[in-house]
Amino acid sequence: MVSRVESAAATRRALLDAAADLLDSGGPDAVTLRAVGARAGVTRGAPYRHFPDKDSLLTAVAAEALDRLADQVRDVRADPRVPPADKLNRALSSLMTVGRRQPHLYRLMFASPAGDPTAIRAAVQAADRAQDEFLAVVGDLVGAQHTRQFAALLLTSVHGITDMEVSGHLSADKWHITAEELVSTLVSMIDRQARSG
Amino acid sequence: MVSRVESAAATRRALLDAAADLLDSGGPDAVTLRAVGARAGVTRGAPYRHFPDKDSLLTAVAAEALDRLADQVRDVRADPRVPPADKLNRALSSLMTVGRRQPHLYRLMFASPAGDPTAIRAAVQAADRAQDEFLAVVGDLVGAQHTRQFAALLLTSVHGITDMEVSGHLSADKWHITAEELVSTLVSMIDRQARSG
DNA sequence: TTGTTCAGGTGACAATGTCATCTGAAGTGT
DNA sequence: ACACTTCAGATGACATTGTCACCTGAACAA
Repeated sequence: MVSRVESAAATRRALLDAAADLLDSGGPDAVTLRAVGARAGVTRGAPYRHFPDKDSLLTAVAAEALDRLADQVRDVRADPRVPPADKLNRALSSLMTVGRRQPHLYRLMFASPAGDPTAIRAAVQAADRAQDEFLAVVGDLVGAQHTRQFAALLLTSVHGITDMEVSGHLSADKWHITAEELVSTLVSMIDRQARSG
Repeated sequence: MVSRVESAAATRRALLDAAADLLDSGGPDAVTLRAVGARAGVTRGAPYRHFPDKDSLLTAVAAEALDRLADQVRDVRADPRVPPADKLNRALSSLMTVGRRQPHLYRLMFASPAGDPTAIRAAVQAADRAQDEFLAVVGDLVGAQHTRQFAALLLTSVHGITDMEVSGHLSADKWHITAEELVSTLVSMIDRQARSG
């Protein structure tokens, strides 16, 4: 902790964690640079030594979350204890779980990345990797023929289900159906389609 | 225009239009109360005579957009010139078109409504009505049995497709498929499912 | 030991949301 | 016709925020 680069790296990490924590607990409005700095043990101006501006900091938070998601999906795919038939559901669940446990972070992950071009590139790459992992999971299940088509449909649909549930637009009163039921309906439809077509 | 209530109503309308215009052209950051006031021909403080706070103004903008969407879907459903087989696609298209032509407005429509409880209620009601119109369109096509299930799946999925396209997360390079193709794949899958099951 | 680099602190500034207060004209009662 | 009330909008003010220029002290290199 005496080294300057170590100390700087620790501060950067603390800033990212502080921003993510504040986002989770208080929503986007709670994420002020002053609050982030205070929670990270530094003052207002310090974040500017590590990020060009606020948007870039938030985009970096999103990129890390997308990277964690990609890791989770990769782990599910590689885990031999998970039955192959469960892998897709598990992968989709890890996406929905982010939405439910960290709704504000979820919105950030699927927003258009903003800020510094470097930060944007990192977020796009992380999102790309997450999508690739999903693609691989789907590829393990269906023939190479329609892998992309089915994977894209699954990913976009489950995102839509999650997003509307998170924002409260998926009223249980009206639809009489849960997000889980929607996902499993979709999966079984695609499954049937993949076998027949 | 001499009457006081008429003048006030005109100002309120101008404020809503100004906020929507600014949102379209410059994104959420461009929507400041000062800019809204200026575009509506009044000054900073005037909006507070018509809306409790900024969030309520934005929520009112979202509510109006949701109402327009509901109207469009209702019109498609009622229009005898539209072949029944096209009605669902037309209804879904009207949703996707909002996303493409007014991405910032689209995000606002599907965000959690904020601000004054009255404004929130209006937005929730408008969203409810839009969903009911979609439900009716789907109900015209499939038996009453799984109407809700299919309608919910269509609505959430098409929202997810639109949202990811709008935010740039649906890379054509990676997926080799357009949003339209995804929607038509989904519709034909549901169609097949409805006939068989 | 001396000079350099750089993480972080500090003061300042413009923009913004919000409110209290003021003003003038539209509306109302007599 | 006149005085009184109401209220849309203007104005001044304030706290908060993102951002930057500048300063400081300690970790490094020479």
